[in-house]
Amino acid sequence: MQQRSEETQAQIIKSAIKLFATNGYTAASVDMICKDAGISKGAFYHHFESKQALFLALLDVWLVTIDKSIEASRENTVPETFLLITDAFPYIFKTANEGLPMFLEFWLQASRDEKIWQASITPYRRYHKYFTALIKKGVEEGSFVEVDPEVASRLIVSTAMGLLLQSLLDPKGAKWEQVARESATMLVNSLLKK
Amino acid sequence: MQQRSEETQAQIIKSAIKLFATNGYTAASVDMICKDAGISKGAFYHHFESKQALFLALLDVWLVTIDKSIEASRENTVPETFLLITDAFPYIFKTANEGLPMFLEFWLQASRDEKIWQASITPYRRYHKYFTALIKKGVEEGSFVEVDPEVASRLIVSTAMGLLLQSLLDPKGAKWEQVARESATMLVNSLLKK
DNA sequence: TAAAACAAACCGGCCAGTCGGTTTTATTTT
DNA sequence: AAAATAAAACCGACTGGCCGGTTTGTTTTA
Repeated sequence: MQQRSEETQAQIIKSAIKLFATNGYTAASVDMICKDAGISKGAFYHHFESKQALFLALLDVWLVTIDKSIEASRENTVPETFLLITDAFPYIFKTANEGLPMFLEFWLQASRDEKIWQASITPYRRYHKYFTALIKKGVEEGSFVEVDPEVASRLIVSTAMGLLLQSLLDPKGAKWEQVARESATMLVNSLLKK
Repeated sequence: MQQRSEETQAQIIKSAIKLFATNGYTAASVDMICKDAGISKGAFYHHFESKQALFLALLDVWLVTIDKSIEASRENTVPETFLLITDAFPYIFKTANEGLPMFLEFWLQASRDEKIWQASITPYRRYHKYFTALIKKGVEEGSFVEVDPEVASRLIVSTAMGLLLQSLLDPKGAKWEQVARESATMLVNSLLKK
């Protein structure tokens, strides 16, 4: 009464991530997801109230993943944290092709759907605050030059997002991993006190 | 035999931009576009072969606009060009809310549709080359420090895109115009030779 | 054996695209 | 200048198919 249920739910989520990313939220139909997951519509609507509810659940999965990786780097000093992020680039770019279209999908839906927007914007602002605090700490520690932490945070997040998006659009257009690493170096160099 | 035809076509494009941006490519139906444009479906399919063909035509309009603004800044020196772009920020952010969702839509469709991808990637690579050449010139002129123009170009484009996207998601979350200006200053400062 | 989990047929509505017919416009003929 | 013709522009009802969601009935599991 539990095991099978959990497996089914996990399978639905797995298929949904795949199909939303491939076809987009609108184009990926519930029928498609059911077929891919190897279950019936009855099972689907037993686990999720609606297509939108499934989408929101996916957002939750995504956010939990991010929270975990942030939690994992809490113990380090500020420059160490940035170094850790840089080191994670190969992994990030390897998984970007799967996760990123889904992320873009969240974005687009959020800009149109009030409910999804609310669910997206709260954690987004939380991450921004965390990053801002991190940079502020770095400035106070004396390892960073005197920058506006607010602005620097937006700048870094923007760059990361932009690089990922460009790599999504044109995966073979550049050695993205290397570009990202060098970009990060340039950015950090302009932040670090010499 | 011409005037009315042109007006109709222009009206279709105008409505399409509006509705694709608001509702997305899939959700914006041909019926909706026809109704908004005040024409019939027959007229629509007289002017455009398919929904996708209309989308491609929209992409063309967008690209022509970009080409024009690039052409307009051809005469200047490299630092001047960057300054010009910075000066354009208020205008860019003002128009971003209309144009940006449409841009995102292009992106998403391009990552899924081979034909649309082909139509997007060619001009994209052209812009990248232009920007790279610009920075290279700046380095050779001696106004920029010795950076890899390829990387710097990606970095700048990434930042611009990331900022615009963030402003799209959370328009009231920050003073984006100011953030963009300060980010640009930070970036250019790390590029300019002192 | 009762509740949870699932299957499958089913529904109203909307979708992109078609098609036969009508109106508008430009050109040619008278 | 008017009439005739041809072609482009347009209309809107219609189609087949798919969509999200419901319902009804069956299997699985605690």
